[in-house]
Amino acid sequence: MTERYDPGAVEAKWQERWDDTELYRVDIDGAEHPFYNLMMYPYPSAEGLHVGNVYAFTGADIHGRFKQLQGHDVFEPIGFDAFGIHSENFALEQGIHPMELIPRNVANFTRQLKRMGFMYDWYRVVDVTQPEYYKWTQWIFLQLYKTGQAERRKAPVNWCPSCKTVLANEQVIDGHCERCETEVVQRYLDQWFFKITDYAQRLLDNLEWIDWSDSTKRLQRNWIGRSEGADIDFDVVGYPDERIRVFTTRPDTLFGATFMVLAPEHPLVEKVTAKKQRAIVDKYVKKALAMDLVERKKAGEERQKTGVDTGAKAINPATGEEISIWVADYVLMEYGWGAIMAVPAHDERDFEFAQQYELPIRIVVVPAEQYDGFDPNAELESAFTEHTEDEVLVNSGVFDGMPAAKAIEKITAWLEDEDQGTGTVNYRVHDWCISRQRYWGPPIPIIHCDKCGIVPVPEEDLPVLLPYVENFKPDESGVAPLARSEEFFYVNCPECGGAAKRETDVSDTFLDSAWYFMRYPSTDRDDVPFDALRTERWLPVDMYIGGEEHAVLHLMYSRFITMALHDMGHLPFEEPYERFRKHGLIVREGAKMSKSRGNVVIPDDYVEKYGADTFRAYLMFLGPYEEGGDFRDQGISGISRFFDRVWDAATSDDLADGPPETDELNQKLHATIKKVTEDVSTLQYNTAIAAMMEYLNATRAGGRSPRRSEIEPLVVMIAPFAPHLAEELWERLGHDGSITKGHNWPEYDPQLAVADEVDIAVQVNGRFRATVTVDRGASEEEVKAKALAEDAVRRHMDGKEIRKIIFVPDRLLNIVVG
RNA sequence: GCGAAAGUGGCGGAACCGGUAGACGCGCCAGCCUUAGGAGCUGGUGGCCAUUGGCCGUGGGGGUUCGAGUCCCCCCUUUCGCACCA
Repeated sequence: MTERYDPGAVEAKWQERWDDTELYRVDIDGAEHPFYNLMMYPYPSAEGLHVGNVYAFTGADIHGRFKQLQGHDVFEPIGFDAFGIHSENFALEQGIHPMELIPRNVANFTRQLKRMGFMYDWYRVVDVTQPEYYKWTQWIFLQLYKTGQAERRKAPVNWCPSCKTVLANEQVIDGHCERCETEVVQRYLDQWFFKITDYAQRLLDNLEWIDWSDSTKRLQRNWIGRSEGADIDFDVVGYPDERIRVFTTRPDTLFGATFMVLAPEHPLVEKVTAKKQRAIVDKYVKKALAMDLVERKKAGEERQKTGVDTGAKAINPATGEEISIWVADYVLMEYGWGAIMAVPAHDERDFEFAQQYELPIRIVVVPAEQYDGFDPNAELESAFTEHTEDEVLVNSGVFDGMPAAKAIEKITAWLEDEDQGTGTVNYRVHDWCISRQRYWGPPIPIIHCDKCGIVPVPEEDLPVLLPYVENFKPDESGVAPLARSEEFFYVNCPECGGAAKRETDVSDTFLDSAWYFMRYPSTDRDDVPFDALRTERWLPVDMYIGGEEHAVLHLMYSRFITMALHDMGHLPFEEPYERFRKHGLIVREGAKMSKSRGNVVIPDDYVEKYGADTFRAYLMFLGPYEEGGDFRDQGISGISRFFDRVWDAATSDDLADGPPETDELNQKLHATIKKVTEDVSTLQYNTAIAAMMEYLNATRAGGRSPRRSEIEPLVVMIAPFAPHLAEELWERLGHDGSITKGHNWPEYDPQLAVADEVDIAVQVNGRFRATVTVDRGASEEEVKAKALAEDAVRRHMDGKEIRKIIFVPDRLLNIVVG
């Protein structure tokens, strides 16, 4: 043995060499086997790289390196999501301007990322706060505006009366300001929306074919929240020109609709309320509207349902009965039509409300077996919500006896004939509000002119630069801080040339991240957001790896933006990420990491002590990548020892030539290559590492020294996990150049990957009794003969007659006696 | 409340299509080496009884099967989403 493995020295040497030789700089215009390997770019916090970042990036980097070793030209870029509320709040807290703070954080992140040995192409970094980037973010806004997909309308924002500022949703905790704990209220402001709801069905449909983690798809489906049902119009007594439209998923229960409920914001509330009820309804509505959204949305179990009778009546189109119209805040304006038909017998919320206010409850659906002799005056203890083929209608006129599932169709058809309703689909997704009354983001490229109205900034005038504003703290005016820069604010109208004002809101940071991956290949182009040929070559992204916390917002928004740009003819594809895999979360000693617990893993500390390679590999070893794992400080020594032993084996003085010494070892080698290739392809890094350990143990069994042919393939397989170590060993094994260049991933021979001899488990009456060794593919007779020769088998057969034999080739023989 | 996922040694975790449960690693135990070691090497390590050997064992209970960690039903626990979405 010569020299000990010194990770620090090895890693410094190779990082320098990678830099010098521009090893990971991709030939963006000429690559022949392009593979776009993407990971979710980080928000560069002041604390520096979090172990969660390292975990995410390591798993993604391993995939990229694996593809590279298999002969692809891998493009693996990185960038910084440095705009947004996080950065701004931190800047406010520290009293440092973000324009000063962010570059510092970016520099620190860059240092840390380089230290981890990721194969980033550092020549194509995206920083969303740079005008060269957000110029095109603004361009995208303009394209959406031009095609009518960006729209300005009034919407509520969270307002903290104490801090006198607009809050983002994530700053509202349980209805209170996260800073001063004052109760948050709603204010209505003009804001910009992207019409993502127009894409709801397509966003849903494409989930059928894109190759994503199932759980992520499920989250997206829930978020889109498609419901099939019907819109139904109810006539209002005394108002022949008005109808109240409701959405329901249960048109089959129409005969059971015994009252209606309007949301407090519903436009008809004021109009239809009877005189004698006016005062009490006004009071209720005012109170409801003063409550902030979060408070109001608190679950019904915590807060009893409240409401008031308007005194007005509507006509149930099925029964012709007059039913009362109520106002209650459990009905939300933003879903459906802000009004419901209440069917207390078959909806839990309506049931609760009806009980509270003693409103009539009429059963219209019962289990089929209760149909005969059903008592029309039966009472319910809770709402009965089943509605399949096995439940049938009662109290429903001509529809009596019809299965509920069928009645949904039939009653919808009847409503259509009567011009009282239509079958329809509703979605939960709302349009995307991109306005932020904040400072640290790209200005929305719009000018407000008294004469011309809303005027988009001409494309040739982009970017609209974010001005330096000394005091960037939001204030009580509800007007964004950008209004304080006169230079910025006052502008001439691009259409009439008259005096005009700029839009002072900035856009949501999710807009920055909705298209950053399109920019990477074209960071050197200032004339287009993304070069057409490069986009053709590299996009859509081949593999995207990231956290599931972005399953609905980031991933949904970037799919939407991609679709919109595709429809405008800017992109040849409509789904941005061909494959997406989520990774799990790291906990420590079974507990979530948090600053207050003081159990946060600081990557720098471990890298310093064990080296980046060992830290990387340990993170991958501690659990299935897609599920996360439990970080235990003791565990890291297992990887450390493993690498020491790989080092010793590969740098041994008596490294013999020739093929693997025994057939058995050769078989083990091929089986290991097969296992590692498959596991790395499917992100099962923990078992890939285990297989490599097992193999190394086999090559060293009995204290022997492995041969070169036994150890070289292992060095290559280790390369994605421990790139520096692999480079060093590759060089010491006598190779020129980098291990990552060329097609070095070992191939396996499927014939050799399986053993010639197999151990077959022998059971008697299903219980394991012995094992016999036979040639692969041995016949039942052969195995049986050998099995019956075993003492342990015969003993347990106890001289009884063989009833049956179950034979699974190469695996098992079960002798059933009795 | 609804939805999803998961419960396997002292610990992190393996286990193809139902076919020898506990791979790999940590820890622990014994031995070797060493002036010494929180280093390295070798061996052992699910539990219980035992002389060969045997019984029990994947949250609990039932079932299907020659055979169940794996499939079905009921229950318990944990984690994560959504949270009055009509």
